[in-house]
Amino acid sequence: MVVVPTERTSAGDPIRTLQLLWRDSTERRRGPRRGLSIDAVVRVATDIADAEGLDAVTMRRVAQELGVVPMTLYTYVPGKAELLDLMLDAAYAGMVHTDTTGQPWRRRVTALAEENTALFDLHPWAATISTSRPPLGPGQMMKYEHELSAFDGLGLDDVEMDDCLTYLLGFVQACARAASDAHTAHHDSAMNDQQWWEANAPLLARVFDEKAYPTAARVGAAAGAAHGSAYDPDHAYAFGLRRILDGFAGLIDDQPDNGGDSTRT
Amino acid sequence: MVVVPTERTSAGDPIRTLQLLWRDSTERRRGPRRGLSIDAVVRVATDIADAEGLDAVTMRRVAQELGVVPMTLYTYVPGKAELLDLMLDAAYAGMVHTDTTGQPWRRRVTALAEENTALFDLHPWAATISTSRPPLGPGQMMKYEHELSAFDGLGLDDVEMDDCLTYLLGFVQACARAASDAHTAHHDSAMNDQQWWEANAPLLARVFDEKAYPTAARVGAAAGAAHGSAYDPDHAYAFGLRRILDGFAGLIDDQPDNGGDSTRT
DNA sequence: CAGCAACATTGTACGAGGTACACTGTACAT
DNA sequence: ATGTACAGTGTACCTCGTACAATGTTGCTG
Repeated sequence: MVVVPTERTSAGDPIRTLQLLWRDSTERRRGPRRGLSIDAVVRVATDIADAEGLDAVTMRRVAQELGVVPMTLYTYVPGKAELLDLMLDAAYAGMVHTDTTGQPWRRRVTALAEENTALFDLHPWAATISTSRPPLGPGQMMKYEHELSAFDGLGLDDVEMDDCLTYLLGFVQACARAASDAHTAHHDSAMNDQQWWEANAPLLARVFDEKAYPTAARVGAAAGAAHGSAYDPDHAYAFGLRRILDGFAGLIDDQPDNGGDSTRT
Repeated sequence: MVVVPTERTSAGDPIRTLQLLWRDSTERRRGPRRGLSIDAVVRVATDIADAEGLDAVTMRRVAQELGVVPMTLYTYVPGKAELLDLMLDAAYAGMVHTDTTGQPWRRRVTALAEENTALFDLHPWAATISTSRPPLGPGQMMKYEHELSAFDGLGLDDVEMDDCLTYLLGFVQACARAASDAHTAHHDSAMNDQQWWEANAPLLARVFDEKAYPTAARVGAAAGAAHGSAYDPDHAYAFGLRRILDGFAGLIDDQPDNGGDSTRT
């Protein structure tokens, strides 16, 4: 097994982290001039993560890329935890928010899902970071404001708006995480899905009793055949998004002045 | 930031892993008798993970608990990756599967969700393991067979059955992961949600411009007040499950002989 | 302008974790 | 009886985050 470190945000000193996120620095620097900047550190770390995954982001590696010694980074960032917070908030800040004001709610929700999918496309590592305490930075704020507003005016109360958004984002992140996992598995096992199945098939055929698991055998075969692999991220996303929209419909379309579900695809 | 290692299943030699999962050992042992057993190793590792989280499961720790030296474990298990595979499959095998044959589909699906929630309640670490290539062991097979059969006879085709199940399980796992993350965050930051907010509030008030983020401010406050915290796992689960059932309804209730959605709660 | 204090940067080093490797001893098959 | 396969052990290597102390630089204060 390969250990893929899953990091967590906001594990450092909260106040210090907030100051960093909002670049709230009191500009009274007395010592030597700084050779780098927080943004440079965050940018380089993000580039590494984008290209080689979060594992590749080590303090040593980031430092090397910047031409300094590892410990130098600690004058810019209290620790790796805060660096990840900064990376994530910067990634949020870089998202393209499409304006869907006035459009049917299904299209608005779909746009949100797509924006987040695009984020995870650009920064797959972002999906693997746990955000139970999100980085309360400017990027996160803009994102939250934008995304909530997509649910505004649909007759939902405030708590429901948050619920819907959380539910949607959880789905997109779960999809992205699965896709990212599948990609990593594929990459560092030097074995694609087909090879993996072919390697497993003979022994599996011996120990697996088709009579004991009739439904599993039938459905597993059908699903595998349908998308040439055990897991098809795109298919799971498309299926899930349709379920989500239908799931929201009961909450939204019952409301007056949302025009029914005539926008259903 | 605290690094919580997120492990991955099935990263070792697939054939060897399968043999271990199915306990497919050719019994020709010539040397000294073994002092332990695979099951003992798996059991101890699971106990540690249950009690202290997946981080606490190190080869050294497991060995110590068993009264042997770390390297001894490697005669039972090729590596840590395979140990986690075995732990996960054993956890699956230990699940209680309630028989809901003949019951309305909403109840059947709800039962599935509850069974999996119970799994993650018992073994929170299980939610944090990525299973893009699931351990193809007996526990997983039984689980898959049981869970698929809940979707059987509802008029879904084979691929749809798999889609629905994958979607449902993804949701429950995402919830459990979020809950587990929240719990870890709470635990090892020595700071509960309220303290965290109180620590952040003053600075946040200074940098956060309510006028710039009106919806975020309003909804965030409402959501926070509704469930005394930024994130309420139980609430998110309940909300999400209702959405899932409504989302499935379009797929299932349109079919004949499912009795409409009279079972809707 | 001198000198001090704050700060940036660096080198060294520790501890945790997975596991490779060589060695010792045991028990079964011949 | 003996050799071989295998269980268990001790040592050691590598990677990673980061603590600590030393060195050098800058700007503020007198």
